[in-house]
Amino acid sequence: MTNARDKMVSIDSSRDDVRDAIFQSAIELFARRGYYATTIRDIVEKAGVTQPMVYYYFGSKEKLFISCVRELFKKIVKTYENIDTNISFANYLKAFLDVGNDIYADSPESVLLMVNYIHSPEEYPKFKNIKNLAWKPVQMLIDVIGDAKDDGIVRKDIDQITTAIMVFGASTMGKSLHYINKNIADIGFDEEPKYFSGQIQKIILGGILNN
Amino acid sequence: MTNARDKMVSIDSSRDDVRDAIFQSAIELFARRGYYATTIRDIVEKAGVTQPMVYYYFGSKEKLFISCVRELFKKIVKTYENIDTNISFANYLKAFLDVGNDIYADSPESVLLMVNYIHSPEEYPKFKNIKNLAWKPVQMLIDVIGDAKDDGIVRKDIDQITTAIMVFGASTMGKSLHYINKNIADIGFDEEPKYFSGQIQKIILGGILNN
Amino acid sequence: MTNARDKMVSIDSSRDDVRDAIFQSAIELFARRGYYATTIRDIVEKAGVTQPMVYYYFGSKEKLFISCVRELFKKIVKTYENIDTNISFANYLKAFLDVGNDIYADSPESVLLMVNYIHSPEEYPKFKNIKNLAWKPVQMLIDVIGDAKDDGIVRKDIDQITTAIMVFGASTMGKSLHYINKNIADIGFDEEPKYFSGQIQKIILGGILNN
Amino acid sequence: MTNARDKMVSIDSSRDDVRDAIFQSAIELFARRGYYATTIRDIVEKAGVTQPMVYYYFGSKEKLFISCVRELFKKIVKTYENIDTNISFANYLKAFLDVGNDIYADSPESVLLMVNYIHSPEEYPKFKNIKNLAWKPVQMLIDVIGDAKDDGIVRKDIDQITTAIMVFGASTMGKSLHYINKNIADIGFDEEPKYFSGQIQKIILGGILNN
DNA sequence: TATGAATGAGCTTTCATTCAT
DNA sequence: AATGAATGAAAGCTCATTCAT
Repeated sequence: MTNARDKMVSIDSSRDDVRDAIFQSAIELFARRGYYATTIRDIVEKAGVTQPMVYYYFGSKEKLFISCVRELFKKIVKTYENIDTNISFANYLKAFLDVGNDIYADSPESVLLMVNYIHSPEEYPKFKNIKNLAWKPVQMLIDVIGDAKDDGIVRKDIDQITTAIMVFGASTMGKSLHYINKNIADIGFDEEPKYFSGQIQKIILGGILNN
Repeated sequence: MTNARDKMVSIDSSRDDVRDAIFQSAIELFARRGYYATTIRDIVEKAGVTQPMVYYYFGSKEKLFISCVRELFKKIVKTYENIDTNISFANYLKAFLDVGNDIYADSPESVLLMVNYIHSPEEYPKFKNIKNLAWKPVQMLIDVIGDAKDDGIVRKDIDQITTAIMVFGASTMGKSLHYINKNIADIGFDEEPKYFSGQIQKIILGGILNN
Repeated sequence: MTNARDKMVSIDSSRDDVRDAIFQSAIELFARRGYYATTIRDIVEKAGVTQPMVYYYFGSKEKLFISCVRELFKKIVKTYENIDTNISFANYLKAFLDVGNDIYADSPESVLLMVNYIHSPEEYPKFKNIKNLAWKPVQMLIDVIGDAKDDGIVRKDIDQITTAIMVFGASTMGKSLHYINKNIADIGFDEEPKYFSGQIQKIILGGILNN
Repeated sequence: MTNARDKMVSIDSSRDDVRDAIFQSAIELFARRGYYATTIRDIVEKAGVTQPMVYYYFGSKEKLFISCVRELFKKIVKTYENIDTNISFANYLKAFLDVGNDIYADSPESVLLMVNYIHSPEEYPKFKNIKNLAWKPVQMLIDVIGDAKDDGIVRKDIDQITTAIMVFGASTMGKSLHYINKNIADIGFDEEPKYFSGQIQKIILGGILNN
């Protein structure tokens, strides 16, 4: 089952086993419970490591949180930036929503964390410099809608900011609901993100395109 | 010096004073910082009362939180329920959004609290029974859109849940951003809620109505 | 044995029993072990109170230390200031040494604490503003010797600073040794402070007076 | 590239380098901050080595401290023992004070460490066996003054212990003040040790000699 | 009603030390 | 001879809560 090569790989990758375990546990707990309701003891217990390891690898609870958030947000932003912009507006919107679904499929916690982060006015007062990262995807969407207005594809009386927030707000809220419903408590809104995003596309396009 | 009537008045009003002060401080702090980042000390300091008063009037931090949330949510639900349902769908949507703006104008923290509450999967694990209240307005919107579909006003291929979430998600996110931008940190999305809701109406109606 | 009046007194004075117990334990432990080797747990155990009481009454370990030091030093300075300055230099020197002995008899730890404090260059880096208090007695002695030089009582070639340090250094070191020998470990220098101060007087007066 | 001789040399010198670096850093930090306020991390950071090296070369923090103190104290004692005892009492006193100044000039920290050590009743509870070394110079001075009494040079009513403590206490306190004033904080007593010791000699001799 | 004082439990963090390599 | 990684124990401190008055 395990040949020599696998072993080597596992040795290599085991270099940061502890760090990774802390990181993963931290993301999940921060995402589900928030910063203050998550304790270092929770994190290390889930990760199966000892408390000082958090300080060895990350320095403090705050720095651990920032590491988690920054790393996730960077990855998210990068994924959105990979969308080819030389496509039609309708296709871009579809791609934007698909990327959101992919991210959620790959790491549901990252979406939760982002939503929580965006909506917590003072819970993370010292982490403002991450705000720009968190809002980057929305900003990208705003720009694309603005361009589409310039090109006459989107109606001139449509506000790109509102539109972007509708797309982003609805798709993230849909995922947030899906996560809660699946993992925590039955709240009755359990559609698949894919279904939501298909509907969002249709409604948005119907509502903002010319003609 | 102090006659019986004065005493009664002062006792009556002072009782409410203390309870109200705690209540108001708690709402604001819970809304801005979340449940776990808010301490009893923070609350009583802001309210200008002593710690045991919280336990005298509310029993515990948890019960205080539930009181705050329940009271606010009930008020919010009641306000939405006051909307006359014997009006056109377009007018109902407008009224729904207007009510949201009124609530925000009257008590911005209640909106913040609701948004946070909805998006926090495990931060408030023991307070699940409030979930129904929190989702009531969305549910009402879903029902109205459903009726409008039955009446042939809204297209049959439109999902009422997605639509409701788009309306609700965008309008609450807009307010949340407005609050943060005005009171806490400049994040660059500072349109007035009214502007947002006007745009939302237009886009939604354009996207879902028949013809 | 205990009449009503005693009870009342004890009730009155019991108001700050806990604070006093912490204060006394802290002084003794800080004096004997130094700041860093003394833990809050040590202090409260000795005082028979719980940990949060330290924070209730003093705010932090650092503030507790500063409170102890400042209060003791103020008392010490005040005692030295009570010496009548309208007496002969020889009598002043005697009085100065006697006051030192009285303080030591009353509160040996205060002398220990002062000596340790004076000699610890960086152990208490944030407590510099207490330094002035700690050096006040020496400064007073310097001034008196200076005056005695002006009056022709002390020889002009004698440096008042050196003289004061000899008096102060020897008498405090003598007490420090006495304390250690009596309470901690036999180190073989166990003369009574009174004996030391008599000798110091004699030697100093023989060494600095005119003729 | 590297031949055997080079290896040996580099091994030899590097071994001493690491040990010495730890030793020097430890002395300075222990002297300035005391035992408990100094951490192994502080020491290795200052020395530019890794933590386990302390354990490899010294076994433990406690043993490192004892090594430092013992080595310094032995050197100090040896220096005092080098004073020729076949000289006049006055010259011996001068030589004694000069040696103190030389030691301070060569290694100010050793003086600080000794003073702190002597005055710390319980900070170093397990290191009592070093006490004898620390007090050796004073003991030597006591003996010499005793001899001078026997020889009729010093007055019979003079106590040699008090005298020794005055000499030792004043000269070490003078150096301690000088160090603090020069390296840490302005406390206003900044005379050079040489000046102090000249004055001490004069006052002591004037105060204790016959005639 | 209201308060100052008190508490057990738990928090984040750091310490001296050791292990595997 | 040297290191990065790991650990148990304990540090200072704060929390929600309660008691006596």
